Amino acid sequence: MNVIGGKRGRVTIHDVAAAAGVSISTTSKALNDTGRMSAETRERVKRIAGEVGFRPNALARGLLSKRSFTIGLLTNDTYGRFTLPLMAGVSEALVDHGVSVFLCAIEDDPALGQIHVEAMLEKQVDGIIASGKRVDRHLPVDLSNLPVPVVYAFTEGDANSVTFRSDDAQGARLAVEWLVDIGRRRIVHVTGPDDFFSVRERADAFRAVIGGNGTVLYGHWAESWGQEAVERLWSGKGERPDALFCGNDQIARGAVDALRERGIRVPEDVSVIGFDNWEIVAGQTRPPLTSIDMELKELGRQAGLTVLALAEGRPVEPGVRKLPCRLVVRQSCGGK
Amino acid sequence: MNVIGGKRGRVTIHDVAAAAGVSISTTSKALNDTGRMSAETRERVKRIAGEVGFRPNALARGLLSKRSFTIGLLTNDTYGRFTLPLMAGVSEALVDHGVSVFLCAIEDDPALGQIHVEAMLEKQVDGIIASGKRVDRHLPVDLSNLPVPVVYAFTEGDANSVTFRSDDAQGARLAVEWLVDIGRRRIVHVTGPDDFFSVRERADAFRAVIGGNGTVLYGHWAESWGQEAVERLWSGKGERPDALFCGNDQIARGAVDALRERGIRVPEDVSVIGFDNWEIVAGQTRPPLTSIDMELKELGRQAGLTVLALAEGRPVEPGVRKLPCRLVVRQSCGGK
DNA sequence: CTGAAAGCGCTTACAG
DNA sequence: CTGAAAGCGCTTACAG
Repeated sequence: MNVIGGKRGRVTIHDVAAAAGVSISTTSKALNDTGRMSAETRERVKRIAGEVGFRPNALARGLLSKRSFTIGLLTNDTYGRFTLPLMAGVSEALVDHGVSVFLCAIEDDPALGQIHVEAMLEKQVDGIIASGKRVDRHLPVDLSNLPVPVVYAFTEGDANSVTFRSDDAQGARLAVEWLVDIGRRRIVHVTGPDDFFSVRERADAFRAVIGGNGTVLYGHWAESWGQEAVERLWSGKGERPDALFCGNDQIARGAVDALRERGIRVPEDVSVIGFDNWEIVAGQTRPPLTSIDMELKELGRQAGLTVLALAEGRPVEPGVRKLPCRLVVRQSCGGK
Repeated sequence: MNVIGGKRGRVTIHDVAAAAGVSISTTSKALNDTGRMSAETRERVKRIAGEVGFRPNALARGLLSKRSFTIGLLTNDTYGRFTLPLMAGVSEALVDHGVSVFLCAIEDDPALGQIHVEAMLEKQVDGIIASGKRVDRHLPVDLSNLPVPVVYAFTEGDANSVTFRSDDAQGARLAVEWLVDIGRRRIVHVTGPDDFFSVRERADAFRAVIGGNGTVLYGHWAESWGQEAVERLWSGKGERPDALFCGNDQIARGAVDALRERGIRVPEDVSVIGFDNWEIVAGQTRPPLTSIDMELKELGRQAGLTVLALAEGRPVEPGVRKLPCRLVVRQSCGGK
């Protein structure tokens, strides 16, 4: 049980071979469960490899196999609201396959993006996942004609590529139908800027469920907009909403706060539903927000498995894959 | 300007050598600005390498040089409040040195941690940064006796290792001195659980500045605790505080909300200061929170540069490095 | 000034 | 059943 090779001088297959008294070919085959040899030899080699702390050099392996068991996750999402759950999913799906993930945050800097892509290619990544925060924007870097497969997530991909995003229309339907189910009839949609493709898609779905005459208020992605929207809706004359479907949790939180400060009870008088299910916002709102979860981790998992498939040459259908959202019920809507 | 090697069949140094009509030795030396040859040859080789889109294989290089230009960032911080800024700093510092970063989120799962460490070592990382969210806790994985250098950030390190953390005492002093400077005299410290080493360190610093008789309320890291603390402080009889120094931005936000709802004006009647400078919380509070920034990105930068130094065999002084915090003035304290 | 050769740590036909 | 040899894509003494 003597351990060779302390700090430096890592132990190589030669050390194992010498210790086991066999050739390195045999050692390699024993360790990889390939070739044919006596079970006794195979076991002995494996045991000795363990004893001397042998760790195969992935660089050498990669040189031969043309696989580095490494992929890159490119993102321009600084805040990390999207990136971290996505990354968690990617990593979770790939760790079982021995794949490690380079995370490259490129902000919106094309030069930085270029540098990171170049570095990843030199390191022979098996594939790249390009992720963003808007499905209607490209990352600031050209990913076409790369020698490795690229999968897109929440960002606009090239023709013939595979792109993952959540199903905004279905998510919006989930929200609105929930409000309708619990008896709300005067639902207003308070959302982000209408130049976001997702915003328009959700608004369309909202109107479709409501029946065409729903009010949609476009604004920006902040609590202050949620507050302002409430002021606007409640200061005018005319009938007041009995429910707000908000474009994200921050808007919803702003709305809930503004309602409470006006003495309007949530959820008794008005139901409010958010979007994103961002724990830090949804969980701390009073009352905690019912929200729509985009299942980012699952999306990351699928994106990871997909680059892997592509890297292994398995066939993958190109196109946009919309993943279903999930309703997360807390207390801001009341209901069943 | 004809481009060899489309999708697969990457172009190697042999292709460049052939195209330039020189040996691969000469090609290598030309590209690396080593060896001696006519300036004409060197230029020509470089030009041709560019034309054929040659990208040196880092796996092959790493095999020779014993350097992979790769490091691993291990973290058990799921939320990403610490990890992402840290990662940004690490990446920013290292990208100029051609180093890419593997991000490994290990939750608190020892088995998962082991797998990730093993994978990184096989991939021959030049070093590892272990990061956590508490300086008084170990990651759930043994990082001693690794064949590569390890640097710690916000987590307890081994003896003789180098550990980065922010200077909590100095940060607390910054906060309290600011409150004193703007004329506050009855300052209460509302903070997290007292089994956190950082909490005790900040509380000690708070008392030292205040003069020994400061009130410290220990609780948990949530808005609800900030609200509860305000109820407690304002519902009793006795003199009311004119300032709250909160242990994080969430507690501060809860406190500000509770004060507003009691009709107490922030910052006119009471100043509130947070800790973390977590934009998403501090920026959305009404009024926006003055807070203490732990400079996580800078910390990441230094941690990155330090593993790099260690990986290159440069001498690094072991020990704990406390990085100074920075006061970020918004509106919740008022003042000059 | 330039190139042939050895070698980094592995795997994989191929020969025996 | 086992091993010698070639080779992945580079770099680096060394020879000429």
